[in-house]
Amino acid sequence: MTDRPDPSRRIHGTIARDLGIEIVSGKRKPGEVLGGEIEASAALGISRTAYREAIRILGAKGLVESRPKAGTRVLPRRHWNVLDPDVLAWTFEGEPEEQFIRDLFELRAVVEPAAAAFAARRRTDEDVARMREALDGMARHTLATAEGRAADQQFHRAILAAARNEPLAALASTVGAAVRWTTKFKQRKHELPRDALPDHERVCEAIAAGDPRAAREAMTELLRLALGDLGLTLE
Amino acid sequence: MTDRPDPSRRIHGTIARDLGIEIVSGKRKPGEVLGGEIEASAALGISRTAYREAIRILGAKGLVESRPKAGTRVLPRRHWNVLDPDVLAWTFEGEPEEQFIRDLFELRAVVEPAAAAFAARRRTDEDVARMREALDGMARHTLATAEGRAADQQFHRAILAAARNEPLAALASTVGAAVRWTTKFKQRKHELPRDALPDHERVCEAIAAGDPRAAREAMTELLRLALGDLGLTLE
DNA sequence: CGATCCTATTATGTCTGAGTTATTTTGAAA
DNA sequence: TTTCAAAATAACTCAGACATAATAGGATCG
Repeated sequence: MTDRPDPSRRIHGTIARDLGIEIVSGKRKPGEVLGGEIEASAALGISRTAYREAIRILGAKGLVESRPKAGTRVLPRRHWNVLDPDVLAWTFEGEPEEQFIRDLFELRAVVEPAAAAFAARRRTDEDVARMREALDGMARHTLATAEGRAADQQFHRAILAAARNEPLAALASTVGAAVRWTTKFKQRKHELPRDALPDHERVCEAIAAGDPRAAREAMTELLRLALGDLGLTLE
Repeated sequence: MTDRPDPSRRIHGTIARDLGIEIVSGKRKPGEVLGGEIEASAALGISRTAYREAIRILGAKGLVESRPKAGTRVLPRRHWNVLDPDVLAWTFEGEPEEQFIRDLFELRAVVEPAAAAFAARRRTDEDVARMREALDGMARHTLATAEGRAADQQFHRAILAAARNEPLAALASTVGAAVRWTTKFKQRKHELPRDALPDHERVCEAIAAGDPRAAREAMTELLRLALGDLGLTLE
C-alpha cells in the first residue's frame, strides 16, 4: 500500500486552502483586499515567498486577482472556477448555500443521464463486464458498507469511461464527488436503506442493450430515487 | 472605455501559459520531468521565484505535481482540469485533437438544452425582455457582423442567467467560449450564412411560454443547425 | 540470499532582503 | 473642469542561503 504524500501539505498549499475556504465561505467578500504581502505573510507567520505562491494558486482558480499598487482583491463570484475540484472541496469545508447544493444536484441530473445515453451507444463488451462486476460488488456488500459504496462509485466510473467523452467524464466525476460529500452527512440513519440494486441493474441492462433513451431514463430515475432516500427532491 | 490590464502579462503568468501550452499540446508528455528549478529558470532567463510561481499555477490546474527530490512531473491527463478556462484556452492555442473538439460539442449539446429547459421554468419578464433585446440585435446586424455575434452571445448569456444555476452557467459559458474559438476558423465563407434568427426565436418563445420540453428541443435543434452550418454533425 | 534499516544525496520548499515595475493617486497646469 | 505629469505604493522580480523531504544506495541483520 503506497501511501501517497499529498504535496498540498506544504505551507503554500495549506495557506491557499485556508484563504480559499475563507473566500468561498463568504468570510472574505468579493472586492475585499487581502492586506499587503508583507503584513499578511507576517500575520500568518510565514515568508512572503510562501504567501505569494498561495496567492498564485488562488489566482489560478479565479478567486483573487493581484495588481501592483492596487493590491490583491477577491474577485466577484462570476470569475470563480466553482467546478474546480479544490474550490468545490473548499466550498464543502464550510456550510454551502442550500441553493448551491441544489444547483449541483441539478447539474448531476443533467450530466449523468447524458453520460449513460452516450455509454449505451459506445460501450464495448469490456465496459459492460466492468459494470456488471461493480454491480456484483454492490450485491455482495450493500450501500451500507464502505465496500458497497466503493462498488457504486466503480459502477458510475465504468459508465463514464464507456461514454468516451473526457470533459464530460471529468465534470461528472467532480460533481459526483461533491454530491457524495453532502450525502455523507445527510444520511437517514433511522430508516433501513432501500435496495438500490434494481435501479442500477436497469441502467446497466439499458446500456448493455445499446438503448440510449432507456439508459438516460433509467439513470434519471436512479438519481431521483437516490435523492428521495435523502428526503430531497428537485422542484 | 477602461482597458483592462491583464495580470497574466507578468512573467510568472506568461511562463505558466507557455509551459501550459507545451503540456496540453503534447510537447511535454505525462510523466516527463520539467528539469530542476535552477536549470529551467536559468534556461528561460528568469529567477527561480518567477518560475516557481508559474509551476504553482500549473499545479493548481492539475497539469503538474512537484515533490522534493522527485522533481516536477507532468501529470496524466486524468488529473487535468480540462474545463478550466485557461487550460481550455491553452488547448486551443495549438491544434486540439479532433476527438476533443467533438467531445466539447457533445457536452455543449447536453448542457445548453438543459439550461434552456430550466430557463423556461424560471424566467422572469426581465429575462424574456433581455432575450428579446438580444434577438433584436441579431436581427439588426446579422451573424456575419461582430455586433450580430455579440448579440448572439448576449442571447445565450440571457438564457443561462434565466436558468438560475450558477455552476451550470459557468460550465456552459466556458464550453461556449471554446466552441466559438473553433468555429471562428472553420466558417464556410463561400456559402451565404443561413438566417439563424428563426431558430433562436423558437427557443425564445418556448422559454417565454414556460415550456421546458419545447425549449430543450428548440435549443437542441438550434445547435444541430449551427453545427450543420459548419459542415459538421454529431454521430 | 533477502529484507530491513540507515545514510547520503538531491530537488523542492522556505526564508530574507534588496531592487524593479506597474498602477493609482495626487497635484499642478491649461 | 479637464489634462497631464510626478510621486507614492504595492505587487513583482531577483539573488543567495538554508531547511526539508523523498529517493537511492549501501550497510546490517535475519
